[in-house]
Amino acid sequence: MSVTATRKERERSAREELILDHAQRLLLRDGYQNLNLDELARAIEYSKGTIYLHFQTKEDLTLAIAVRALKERADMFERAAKFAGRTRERARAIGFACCEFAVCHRDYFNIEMMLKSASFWEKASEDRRRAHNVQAGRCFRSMNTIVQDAIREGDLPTGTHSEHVVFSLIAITMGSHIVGVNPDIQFYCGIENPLELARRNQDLVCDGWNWRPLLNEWDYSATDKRIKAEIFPDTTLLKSA
Amino acid sequence: MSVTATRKERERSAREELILDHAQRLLLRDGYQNLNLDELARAIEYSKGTIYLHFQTKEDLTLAIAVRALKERADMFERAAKFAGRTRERARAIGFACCEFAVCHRDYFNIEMMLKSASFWEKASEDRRRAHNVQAGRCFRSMNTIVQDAIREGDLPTGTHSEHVVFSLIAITMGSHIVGVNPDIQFYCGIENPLELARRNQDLVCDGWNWRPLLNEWDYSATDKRIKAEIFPDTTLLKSA
DNA sequence: AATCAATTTGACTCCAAGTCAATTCTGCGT
DNA sequence: ACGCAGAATTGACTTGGAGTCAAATTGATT
Repeated sequence: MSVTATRKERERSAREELILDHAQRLLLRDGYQNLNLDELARAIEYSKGTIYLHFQTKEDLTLAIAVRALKERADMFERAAKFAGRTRERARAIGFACCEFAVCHRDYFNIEMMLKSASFWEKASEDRRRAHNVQAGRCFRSMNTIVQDAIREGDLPTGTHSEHVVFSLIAITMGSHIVGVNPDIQFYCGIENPLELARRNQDLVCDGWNWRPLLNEWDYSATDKRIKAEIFPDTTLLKSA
Repeated sequence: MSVTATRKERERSAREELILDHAQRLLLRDGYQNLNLDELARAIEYSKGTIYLHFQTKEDLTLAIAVRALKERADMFERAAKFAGRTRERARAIGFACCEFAVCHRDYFNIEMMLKSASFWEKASEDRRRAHNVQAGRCFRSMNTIVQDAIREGDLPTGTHSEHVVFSLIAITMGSHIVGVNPDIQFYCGIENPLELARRNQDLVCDGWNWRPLLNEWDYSATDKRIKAEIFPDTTLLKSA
């Protein structure tokens, strides 16, 4: 009885993953507007009704995709936060994680953008919203802890508000990713590798906050090599690191 | 005949403005998904068919709203760029314009976000897309010219790529606006006034680029007062300026 | 007043999200 | 092995809104 129950549960979450896998693929290919649940049903070889046994609405499904990616992101952040080194080096490891994540989930920021619109958010289920908040909180805390350490250890000026530092880093990172993908801007600004610029912008902001050691006071290319080797050994991207 | 023709033309564009006014209102109230063209038709007291005489699709209509706002933005940028002062002061005037604009068009960045999704962009008309590019180009050039002046005049280090500076400023500004509106982040980061932070972040980036005079080398609050008085005399917002 | 072109309309088509009565499956008792 | 009850699954159906187009209306011209 309880044996059967747990097996059922496992099968259920396996199917949920299957749905999410295909939905993510179609979403990346067609965008949210053109994501067709009849087609999704055909792809997963279950009926449309079954999809609705897992997700309240199309918005709920989309949010679920975002949550799954965000969880992965939070995992990477927490791994990166463990990097042994000075506070700014640890922050750099998270910046690295963020770019690594952006490469694996090229569509993530677009989905995240849609969550801004209220009508979207309110059509998702309560549970799913809470799950999103949990993962977002983990990401925030990973970074905030490092900034607080930096203030305590004197790498950032006393009296600095840690949350403001985190805010500016989130803003420059989000902004770089979103703007960097825009073909117009790529043309106007002559951009080839948006990710590289995202990381350089993070350096700008850190220098702006006077986060020691500044860019020209430390050999961060050595740090990058260590991050790559110790935290993300199986990465082939970001050749500069 | 030609008299009639121009009158017709005027009436036509007056009606287009009417449609855009109401569409913008409904868009702000309900979001794109819930924007209903039957309701819009009722609001403007014309039939739905008439709307489609002006706009190819719902996406085209939405893009038209964005273009109209963007044109206003470009106008403000060009006005701000004329500010008499050192290069960084002029850049600051544009930052000011940007915040001013964000206040008047709280929904603009959300619309702009939707343009990122390819499916949206390709459903708008060719003409409308071109119009958007024109206005975006004006905004870019306003800023880029100032940065080039700064490099020439030695306020920015020689060898700095002006487009990279512009990119970072666009990124931090967009990012700040988007992230600052997010209730989660507001909660986590303890944010009351997102606009103030957006401007502070712009300062961080400028300092990061070593744009002279740095924040602590100049009395920018005096600059702010002048900008307010000379460029935006009819503004009541941004009390700190 | 009659005619014709231009403009405007709203009933209609079509597509896709979401529902739910009917069907199929599954595990258990006899 | 068989049959039954309830759980799981289905896909035809409803609904709502974007986009269309034949018909109605308007307005200019003779």
